[in-house]
Amino acid sequence: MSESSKSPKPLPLPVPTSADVARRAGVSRATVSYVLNNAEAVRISEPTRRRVREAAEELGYVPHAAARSLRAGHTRIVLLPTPHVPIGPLYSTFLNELQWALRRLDYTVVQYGSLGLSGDEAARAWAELRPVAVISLGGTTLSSHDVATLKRAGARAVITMGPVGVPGAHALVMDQQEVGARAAAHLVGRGRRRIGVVVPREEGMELFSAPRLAGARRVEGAEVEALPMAYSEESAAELAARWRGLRLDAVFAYNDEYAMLLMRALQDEGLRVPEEVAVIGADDLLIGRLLRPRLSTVRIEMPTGDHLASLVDRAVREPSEVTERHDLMTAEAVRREST
Amino acid sequence: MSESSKSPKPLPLPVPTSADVARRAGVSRATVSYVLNNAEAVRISEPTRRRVREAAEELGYVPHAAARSLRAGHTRIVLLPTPHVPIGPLYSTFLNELQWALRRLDYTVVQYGSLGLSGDEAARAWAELRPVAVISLGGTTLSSHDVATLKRAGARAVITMGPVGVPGAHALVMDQQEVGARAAAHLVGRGRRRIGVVVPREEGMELFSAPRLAGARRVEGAEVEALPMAYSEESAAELAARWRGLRLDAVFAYNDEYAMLLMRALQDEGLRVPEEVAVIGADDLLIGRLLRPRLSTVRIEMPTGDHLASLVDRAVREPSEVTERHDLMTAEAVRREST
DNA sequence: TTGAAAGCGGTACCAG
DNA sequence: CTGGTACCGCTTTCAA
Repeated sequence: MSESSKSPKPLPLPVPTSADVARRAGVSRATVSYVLNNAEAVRISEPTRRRVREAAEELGYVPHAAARSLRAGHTRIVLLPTPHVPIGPLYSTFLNELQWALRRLDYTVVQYGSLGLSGDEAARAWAELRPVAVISLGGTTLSSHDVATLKRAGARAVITMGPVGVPGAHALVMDQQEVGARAAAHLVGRGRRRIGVVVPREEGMELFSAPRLAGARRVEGAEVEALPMAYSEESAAELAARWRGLRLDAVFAYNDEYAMLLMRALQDEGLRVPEEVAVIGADDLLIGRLLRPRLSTVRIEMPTGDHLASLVDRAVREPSEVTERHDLMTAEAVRREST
Repeated sequence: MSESSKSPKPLPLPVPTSADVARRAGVSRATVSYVLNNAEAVRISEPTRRRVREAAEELGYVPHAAARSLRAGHTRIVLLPTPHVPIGPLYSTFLNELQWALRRLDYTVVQYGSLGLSGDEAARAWAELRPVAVISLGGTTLSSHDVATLKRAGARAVITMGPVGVPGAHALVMDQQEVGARAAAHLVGRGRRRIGVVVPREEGMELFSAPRLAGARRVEGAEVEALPMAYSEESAAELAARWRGLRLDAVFAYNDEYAMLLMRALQDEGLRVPEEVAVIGADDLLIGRLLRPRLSTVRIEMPTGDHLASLVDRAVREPSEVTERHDLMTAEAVRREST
């Protein structure tokens, strides 16, 4: 039997390469490359160009990214580690903006999950892709060792958005403390003193919740008490049931979702909002305006995707060794009816 | 000054390769490869193994994924096109499950956005990565041409989760029609006849909203009217203001978020829910239980991540040419107080 | 204007 | 048990 006979396996059909295109067009692989990349440095005759293009089209040729970047010595991959926790609409929208902006700068945005991996393993897995930049937003913290691994693998920019700066990384600080501080200050301004701060029981949120709590604590005139609570009706009801014993006159509930849950439970318990207890959330979700009373909140101004994208781009082109701190986030209390 | 003096450019430091490791350990590249991959076919002495491991550690060596897969002739990448619209918690959780399950099967999960790209461009961009499988969940539809492009680039499984089957793909049908049908049937069962169906004005949701509308239409005894509405208080208020003229006695509002928005607007307009108008949403969000009356909804049972992961795995190992239809989703109406 | 060939970083065959 | 080496697909000098 000759090589061209049917193989037993169904269709491990060969993926067309630039050599196939070259053969079909009757030119060399070099010419194929020139044509398909619109090389300026070299002039190729129009008829040849057409033949190459047609051949590529007919074969359904798509270049092999791995081979290309191997040869080039670098990629244009910007890696976004996927957060482990479900993300809210605020963050989700921001992420879309960011992707869009990066694409316009000709980067390839890749989200890479690391669910069952330890910090070190995750960093190695990311490094294998040789991303030119890594943007770690929320959920995942990068250790300075992780940052080193990534840089060694060629990452020109490592940006972290956690509450704390990481040595060696371009820290893009989202100061979550500010959120807690604004909430507490607002409550104090409304005459409240004994303030409960809801801390989610769910895993992976400490990164945000701890600074928010700390921020509330540092506000003058506020007596703060931490209140662990899970994102469920049962947990909220349980907390509400022992509310009167806590002797609090206000609560900052981590974010609007927890706030709504708790507020409802408090009302079901017969407590009047805001007379007996003021409630404030964070993130300014639309749904917060649907409850009665309308939920007061801390609105967070995210940096625009464009802004962050251009920051990345600059860092890639001119990787300065200094750790930079950028405060791109602002927070502001919005009073509605629950405080 | 020696070579170790400061170079003008900061640090375009070379990324360590397996050759560097080999040199440092005093062995060949082959040996490095054997050791680091725990090759069974070849026995390497323990001292050598140690020397190699140490050298790799000291250099912070991380293998180059592109080179590896180039040589291997295939990748273990499962590509998940990122949806263009913000995703809900339901989908978000499912996605995490799926990633986790795929990782356990030793696949590399990569989410790849395609925001500013046309369908064709997107398919090509994905194909460049040579993924072994593509799972398109919601938001993005694959044309049969896209599927062909991907298969030609070596994808052994292309799974789409849209409302319609795509030729050449393993269609994993999430029949959104069923959602609309369940909602309408529930309302008819509660004695309603003239049913409004809210259709989001936002881009990119037609893929889901159109089948949900169609599903409602096919229910016996229901007179259905489509109601375009944006996800904003203004749009909801505008719709509510002209409600009485519409002469509807019930509304299915696409999902719980739109339902809550509309229900609040209707109440503000002085309409009683459910006496004058029954309201039902979909997706069974927790927040739907916080409003009064509590929101009735259609609960959607997603397939488990494990299930889908093993489906992918089977398809990869044994790529059957037949287009399969799997109905992994079920929907069921949950009555609370708004209907 | 086009072609031949080197080489990017790994892997795996075959010798030694 | 270990080393030499061919090769994966693509880009890019250098020559013709």
